[in-house]
Amino acid sequence: MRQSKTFIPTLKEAPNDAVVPSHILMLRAGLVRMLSAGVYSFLPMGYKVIKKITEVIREEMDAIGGQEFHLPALNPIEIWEETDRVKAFGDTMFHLKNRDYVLAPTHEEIMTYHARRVLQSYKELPQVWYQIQTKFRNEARPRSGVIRGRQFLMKDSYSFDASWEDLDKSYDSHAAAYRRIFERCGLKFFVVGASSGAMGGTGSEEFMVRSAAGEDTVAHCESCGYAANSEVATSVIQALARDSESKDIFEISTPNIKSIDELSAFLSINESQCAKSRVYIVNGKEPVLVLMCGNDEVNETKLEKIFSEVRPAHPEELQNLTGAEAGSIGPLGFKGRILADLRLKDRNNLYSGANKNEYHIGGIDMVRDVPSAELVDLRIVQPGEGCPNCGANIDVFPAIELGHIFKLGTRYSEAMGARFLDVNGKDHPLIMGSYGIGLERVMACFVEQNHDDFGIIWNKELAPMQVHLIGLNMKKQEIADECERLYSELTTLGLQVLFDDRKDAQPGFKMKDADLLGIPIQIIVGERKIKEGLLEFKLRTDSVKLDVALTDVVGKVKEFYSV
RNA sequence: CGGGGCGUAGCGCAGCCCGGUUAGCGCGCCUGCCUUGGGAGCAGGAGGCCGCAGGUUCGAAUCCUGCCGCCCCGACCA
Repeated sequence: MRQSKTFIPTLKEAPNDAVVPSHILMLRAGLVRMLSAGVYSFLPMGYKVIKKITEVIREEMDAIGGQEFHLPALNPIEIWEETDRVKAFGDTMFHLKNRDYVLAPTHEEIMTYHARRVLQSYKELPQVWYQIQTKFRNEARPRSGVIRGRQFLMKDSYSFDASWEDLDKSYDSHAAAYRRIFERCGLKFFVVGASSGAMGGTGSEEFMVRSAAGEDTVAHCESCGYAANSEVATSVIQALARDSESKDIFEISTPNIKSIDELSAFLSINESQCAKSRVYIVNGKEPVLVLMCGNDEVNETKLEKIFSEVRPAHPEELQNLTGAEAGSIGPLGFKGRILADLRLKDRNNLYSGANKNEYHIGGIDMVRDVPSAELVDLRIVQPGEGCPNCGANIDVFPAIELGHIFKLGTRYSEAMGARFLDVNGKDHPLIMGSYGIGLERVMACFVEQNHDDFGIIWNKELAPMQVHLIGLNMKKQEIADECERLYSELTTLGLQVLFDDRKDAQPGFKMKDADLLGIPIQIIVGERKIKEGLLEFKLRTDSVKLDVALTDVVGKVKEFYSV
């Protein structure tokens, strides 16, 4: 491609709206432009990268027996009502105004719809069906450029098996394919145990990339590799011993004391001697009091595993249930189920709210005074706590979710009546898995991890083009001639060459552009070297310009790309 | 959806508080000359519904009201 005739609108300055590095660089390098919040157009160079990612994914999906589909994004709403997911998605699903259609945010229903019409016998199983296609989600707040969009590309696949053992195989082969895909895409990633959330199902893992722009929080152990989404992460933390002597309970006036910090300061005690109370309404009606040690935060995802639906109680509800406001609630006299975090097991001489405004109670003994408390792990893991596997210090940081794999089981096949006959002629629901990869996130995460002050540093797999041939002064005949010769030779070999043949651009301009765009190999043809029969060969990864004889450069490119 | 910020040329910004000639600056763009090893120089030029609508005023980019858009924090996130 001749750069003089290619649309690559690079920017010297970063647009004001872009904040994260990948967003800034994708705009500056002329890869993407925004159309509307969370809706992006891919320009020629950016789309080439998307196509490279697509190729990698296709190869690896085909290698595990995946069959590529292309399903419609425009779906009749009735299909989504079969699984009650119109309600589950709520406002996140786009609805059309002038017909009863929705824009698909994912495709479990549509794949299951086809499966139930086609798959009838165990002999036809397993099946792995996938597609690379546009998804629509009406995100309340799109952000970080292409990382969280309202329209995005997803590779989604679905497995249909006759047994749970076979589902494990389909799931494991996806997990392995995902590792190969992300490795080939040059990403430093890790896999975490995750919550299957509203997707339902029995098991799930996420493929994550550490990034300040991430929206998930993960706990990760450097030494043994334990990793989990903080929604489900656990940790070991030094157990707090029971005092040898239990005091009797006593009431204390605590005017204006609301938080644990204020309470521990007021009483000159350690925060871990306080039991914090939070009241939740579960399954729409039942009040549950959750007791946490000191300032420990409640992990609501863990609560949701116990009760399917959980929300904090409103202030009026608190008043009705306990007779007190949020800062003065405690377990004694609470009418309802009480859950306590494991850290409070067997503790005594604790302080908590008195269920009377401006009063707290001391001398609480969990064994003696709150015998009904169910002890469960409910904490949000904090950095520095012990890894549940090896005990080393655990790290907690933000990350971007690149891919997510789920063992769905029979949730969708049951709801939609997608059944097959086993060897005995007995019918069963298909056992399903679903597996997704966000293509834009692969691209953005790569840029997040592979850039320097000058621009993007593509690897061989994802680079929009393979070679950047730069003629420094195209008005000089000998430079133009040499560039043309090289361009023709390299393209004849089947290499993708971007040829900067612009006549007016200054050398510095061209080199800045090349570094921004980040094609792996730069071949720089300039007056200074050509007189000696040389040109410069630069790898974007190391920035070293190597003098190479005109006659040797094609060989070096062939070697680099193994062609 | 709550909180905050911003909206002036393709991009980055000034002007607004305190209303008043023809709305400026840098980069980019066009023409010509010149220049060619890290985003050159000179000269000339084009490009604005000052986000939109309404209001106040003799007069609004500037003051007031409403709306829209974008960004950030939070909530949400299959």
